[in-house]
Amino acid sequence: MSQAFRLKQAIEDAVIAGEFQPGDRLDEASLAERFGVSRTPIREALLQLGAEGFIDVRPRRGAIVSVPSPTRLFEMFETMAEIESACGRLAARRLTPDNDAAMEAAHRACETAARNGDSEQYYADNRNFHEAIYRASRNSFLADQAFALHKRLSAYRRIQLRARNRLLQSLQEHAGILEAIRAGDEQLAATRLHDHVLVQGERFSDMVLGLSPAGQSPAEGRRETAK
Amino acid sequence: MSQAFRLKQAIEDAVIAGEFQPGDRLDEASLAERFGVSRTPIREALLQLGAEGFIDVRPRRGAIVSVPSPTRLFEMFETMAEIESACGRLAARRLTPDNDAAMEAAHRACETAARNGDSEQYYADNRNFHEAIYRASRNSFLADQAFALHKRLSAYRRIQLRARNRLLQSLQEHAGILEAIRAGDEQLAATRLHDHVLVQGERFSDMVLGLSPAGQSPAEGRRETAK
DNA sequence: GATATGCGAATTGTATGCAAGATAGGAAAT
DNA sequence: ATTTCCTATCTTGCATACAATTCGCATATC
Repeated sequence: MSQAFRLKQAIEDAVIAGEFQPGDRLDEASLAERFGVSRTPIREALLQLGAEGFIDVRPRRGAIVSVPSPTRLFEMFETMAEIESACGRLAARRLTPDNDAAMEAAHRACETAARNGDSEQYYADNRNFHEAIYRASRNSFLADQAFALHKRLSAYRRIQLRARNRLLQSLQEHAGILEAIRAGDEQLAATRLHDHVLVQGERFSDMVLGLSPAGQSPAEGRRETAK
Repeated sequence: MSQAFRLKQAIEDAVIAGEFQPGDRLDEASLAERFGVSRTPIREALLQLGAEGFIDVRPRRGAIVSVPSPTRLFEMFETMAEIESACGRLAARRLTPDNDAAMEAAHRACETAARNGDSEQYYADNRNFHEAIYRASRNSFLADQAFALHKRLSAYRRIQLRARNRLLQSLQEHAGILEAIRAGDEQLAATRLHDHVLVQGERFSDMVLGLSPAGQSPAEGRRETAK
C-alpha cells in the first residue's frame, strides 16, 4: 500500500500511544526524516488526519495534535455517549448469538483485568468490549463512526481509567449494559450506556477543571481547536 | 488560504451540487487543468475528502465519488436518524430563545417553499431547519458531526424530496418536532426526529430497490465503497 | 523598560520530474 | 469464437526544487 496511508496509521498510532501529546508540533521535515521518506507523503498523511479531526492542521502554521478545550472535550464525550447509546439500542433490538458471544468474551476479559487491578490491560479489554457493542448494532456505518470517535478520545479515556476504583465500577456497569441488551430492553440499554460513557466524560472534566489551577492539565494554557 | 483547502471546498461543492455523480472518476490531471493548478494541491484536496468519507480514494487506482450500496445507504440514514434525534433530545433540554427563534424562522421559510411547491427552495430551507436543530443542541461537536453527515447524504436526500406530496408531509413533521422541542419533551422530540429522518432513508431505499431492476438507479452496477 | 520594526532563518505550499503500478487493446493460442 | 497474455499508454505515488509566508530575534524608538 501507499506510503501515505501507512504513515497516516503510524502517526495516528503514535498519537494514540501518547508519544505525541496534545499540543505537540508535528513538523513535516522531522517526520520525513524519522520515517525515511520525503515530505510529500508526510503532508498527505497529516492532511488526512486533519480531515478526520485527529490533529489540527493550521494553514501555513503547521500541524499540532488537537487540544480540545475542556468544553469541547465534554461535548465530545457527550456525543460519544449518544452514539454509544444508539449502538446499544440497536444491539438490544437485533442481538445475534455471535454478537452476544463476542460481548460475553470481552466482558470476561475485562473481569480478569479488573480483578488483577491491571489498568493497562483493562484499557485494552474495555475497548474490545465497547467495540463488540458497536458491532452488535449491526450497522457498520454507525459502528465506524463509533470506532473513530472512540479512537479520538482514547488519550483522555486512558487517563481517566487510572482513577481509583473506577475499574470495578466500570465493570459493574458493563454487566448492567450486557443484561439490558440481552433482555432486549432498548431503552434501558441506551440509558445505561449513555450514563456509563458520560460519567467518564464528567469525571474527566472534573479532573481537568480541578487540576487546572494547581498542576499541569493536558489542556492547560492551550487554545481550542476550532475549525 | 491555501489552494488545497479551497479546492477541497470546490470539489465538495461540485459533488454536492451533483456535478460529479456517485461513481464518477475524479482524475487528478483533469481537475488540475480545470482549476489551473498542479496535481499536488488537487491530490491533497482529494485525500482530505477521502478521509471525510466523501469520496473513495483507492490506492493507485484513483478517486471516485463514493457509491454506497443500498445497505450502506440505509445504515447512513439510520445513523443520521440517531444523531438527529440526539440533537433533538438535547435541544428539548436546553432550548434558548435564540435557538427557538432560529428554528421558527427556518420553519416558516419551509412553509413558504412548500406552499409554492418549490422543491429546490424547500431543499435549501429544510437544510436550514435541520441545522438550526443541530445548533439548538448546544453541543457544537455533535452539531459538526450532524452537519458532516447531512452533507454526505444531501445527494440522496435531494432526490428523495422530489417525491410526490413529500414536501407537505415533511413540513407537518417539522411542526411536530418543533412542538416537542418547545414542550421540553426530550423523548418525544427524539422519536419524532428519528422517524422523520428514517422515513426518508426507508423511502429512498425502497426507491432504489424498486427502480434498480427497471431503470437507472444511482448505485446501479457499481460496487460498495468499503474501506 | 516596554513596544514596535525589520531582517534572516526556518517552515510550509506548490510545481515539476521521474519511477512504478494499472488499464486497455490487440495478437496469439486453444 | 473465446480466452490468455503481452505490450503500449495512461495514471498515480513519491522525491526534489523553488516560491511564499511565518517566526524568532536583534535593533531601534518612544
